[in-house]
Amino acid sequence: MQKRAEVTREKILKAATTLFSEKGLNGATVDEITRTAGVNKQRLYAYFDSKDHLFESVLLNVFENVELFSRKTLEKAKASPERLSEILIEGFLKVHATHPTLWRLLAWANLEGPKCTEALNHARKRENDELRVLFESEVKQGRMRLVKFEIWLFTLLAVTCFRYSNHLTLAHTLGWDPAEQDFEKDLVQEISQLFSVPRDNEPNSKN
Amino acid sequence: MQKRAEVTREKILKAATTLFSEKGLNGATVDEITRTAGVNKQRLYAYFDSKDHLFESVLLNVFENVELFSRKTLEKAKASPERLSEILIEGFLKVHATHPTLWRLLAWANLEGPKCTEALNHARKRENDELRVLFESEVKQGRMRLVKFEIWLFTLLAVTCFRYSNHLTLAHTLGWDPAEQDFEKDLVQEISQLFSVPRDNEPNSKN
Amino acid sequence: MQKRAEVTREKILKAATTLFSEKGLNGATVDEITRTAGVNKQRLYAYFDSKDHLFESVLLNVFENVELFSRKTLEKAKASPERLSEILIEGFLKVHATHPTLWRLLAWANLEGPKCTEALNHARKRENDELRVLFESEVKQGRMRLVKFEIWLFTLLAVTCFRYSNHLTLAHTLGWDPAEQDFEKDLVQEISQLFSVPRDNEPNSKN
Amino acid sequence: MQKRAEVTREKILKAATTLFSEKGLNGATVDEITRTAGVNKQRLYAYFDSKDHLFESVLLNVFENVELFSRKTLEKAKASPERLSEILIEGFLKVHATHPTLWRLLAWANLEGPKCTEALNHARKRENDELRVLFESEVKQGRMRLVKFEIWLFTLLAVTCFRYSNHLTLAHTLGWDPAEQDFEKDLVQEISQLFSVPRDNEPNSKN
DNA sequence: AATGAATGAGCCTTCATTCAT
DNA sequence: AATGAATGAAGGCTCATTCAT
Repeated sequence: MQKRAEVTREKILKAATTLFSEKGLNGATVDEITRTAGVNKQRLYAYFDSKDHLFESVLLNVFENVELFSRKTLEKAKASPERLSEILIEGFLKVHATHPTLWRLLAWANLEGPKCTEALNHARKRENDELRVLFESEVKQGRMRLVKFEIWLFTLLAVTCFRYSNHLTLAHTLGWDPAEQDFEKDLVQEISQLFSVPRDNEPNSKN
Repeated sequence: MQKRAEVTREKILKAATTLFSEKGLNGATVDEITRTAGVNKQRLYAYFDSKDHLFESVLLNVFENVELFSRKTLEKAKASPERLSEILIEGFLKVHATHPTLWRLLAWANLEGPKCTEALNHARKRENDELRVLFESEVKQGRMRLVKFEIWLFTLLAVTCFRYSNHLTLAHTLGWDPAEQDFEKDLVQEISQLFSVPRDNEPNSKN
Repeated sequence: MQKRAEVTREKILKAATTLFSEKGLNGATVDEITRTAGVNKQRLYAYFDSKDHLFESVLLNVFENVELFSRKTLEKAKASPERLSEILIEGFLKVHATHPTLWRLLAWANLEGPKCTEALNHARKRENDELRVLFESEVKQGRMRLVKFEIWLFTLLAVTCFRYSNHLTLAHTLGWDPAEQDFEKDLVQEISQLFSVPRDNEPNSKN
Repeated sequence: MQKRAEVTREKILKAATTLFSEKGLNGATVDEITRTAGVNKQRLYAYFDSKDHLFESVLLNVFENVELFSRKTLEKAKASPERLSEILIEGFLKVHATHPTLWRLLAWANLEGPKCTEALNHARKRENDELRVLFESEVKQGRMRLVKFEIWLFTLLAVTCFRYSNHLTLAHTLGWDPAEQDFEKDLVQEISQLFSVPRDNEPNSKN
């Protein structure tokens, strides 16, 4: 592939990421994507075969680039293992803040069903092995509660993603908008606290 | 409104709920909705003005009918307050299992943005006041950890909804499909455990 | 179906007949057909499902309306059975002259293959039973040569249709344009003569 | 032109012949032709200027290569002149069987009109002069009926081509599929018989 | 109240052709 | 000579919506 083509391909992928994230597979149109990318419509089909396939490509691309478990976060966690949960939650929240397309693409993908997500299965996985080691060491040392690794990770992923993905409806159900600064702070503190083994000075453990 | 009209309206609403849930605002078509409802297309416009407005109506309708905090669950919680978290998680999971349209509609609505969700604000209500009382009583009695009510509720809502809404992508990230029977059981147990004050016989507290 | 709809449907069918005949299934466009018909494009799909199906409908319609073996021709043949072949050839030629879309549609259909023609199988057939009786009576009376009915009919259909369908290439191969007046006259005379039993005064039978 | 170029040109011509025959001028695409030929698309334009012109070239090429009146057939006819018609019909049928693209290309060309066929005029030739001599000798000797050469040739061309070109629609009109083995045999026998002067032992001539 | 008929804008996709390497 | 990249104009089909009965 010539360099010119590579540039064009990239332009399409970028525009598609934005627009699919914003409007979904159905809502984003091929015309709009190519117009935004500033390329000829036909190029989309030359490089991605179909709109559906482009959506899959966007998904794969975002998954590869987003680095949910970034090196930086892992380093930080190794340095202060006693703050493992806290660091991870903060890391996930930051990923969502930095990549506002992520939760939306995830949501669209889950809604559109296996048609769109099975491409992910062929992609990388188990990037969290390193994390598991850290986690289990903490548990063994009695600094964290005895919880299954997957449940722990699931919970952290859930609360951080949910904060974004259900922002609008939560404000109503909860009576407190998760987008507010305070909410996020409390979330980090209290959730990470949950997984730690309570020390004697924790208020409730006195009673 | 005549009774005949009421029946027709209801038929449309029902079909729309199913189809919007399945395919979203964009994916479901007016033709399909009315065809499924067995009703003339024009009736949709007579009763709901537009497709967008019908979507809002579906949302409101589901929110009113779903009973996230059902009387039955509340009664159960009152009867066994020490199992408050557990009962609630089980209740939420059951709601999702019984109303498979719920998480999808929530997801579509959050994605489509305020355009679709502001109608919910007019329906706002504090159906969780009763729950708050229960919760705070437990905390005060030292049976639950000192966590903000909203964070607690948010977490329960998050994990139960997330289990469904991100089912497809989670299986990949987590290496464990949340749809499996075991996962759900563990989820209920371990999450509710988190919020309880650890007793002496809890494994990790021994160390 | 309301009368208004019937009119619209008819307009589409008429325009489609002309344009499919002229340019074929691929060459005629939906836009052009509906523009020519002066109707909304969507109506085509409402009444004919798809372009392909419209083509089939056109074919069926033409076959039903064309009357290859018209009553008039049959009456004439009954009145002068000794001129059976001649009358039939003239009849076929006239059909082609009157329905210039016929041979073209037949040609397109045969080229497009079974996809387009199998609809014909469900249509009428064996309208030629009456003709067979006439033919066999002539043969039995020794006024016509002993030829299989199907071969006879096939030949008449072939020469009359071929004259039109291969007009352009024949002029080149034959060195005589079949569209010329004289050619057609000779064709009628000589072909019909072929099937008749030669009488003594026929030139060649003298030798 | 370099040898390499000649090879490329030939590959295009071959692929185009197959595909134009199969799908016609409109149905075959430049992309498919070049892909089938294993050649870059631009080469087509370098050697044939346009799709239309390529179609013409295919037509001319087929006409030149097909040898409707092959030397072998002519030799055979000279050897057994009393079987002239029979040999010719068999020859034509064999040509169609051997060159299945022929009748289709002829049909497309006639349908597309002079635009495509006028190139043939420049290639005009009288390859049938030799045949005319044979024919007229037979007539003069009283072994064949007194028919115009062109009408005779036209009939033979018509029935043999029509058998293929209207195969699909004929099966329906005739109630006998011309593709069947028996039909073809009868066709050869009976048509050639028609042109011969009936002998005394022919059934019908007895009456 | 209910329904069939109609509309115009827009959707995804593909085409024949030309440009740049 | 050969190829990959690019283009703009359709092409078939569907949509949300309105009109007429």
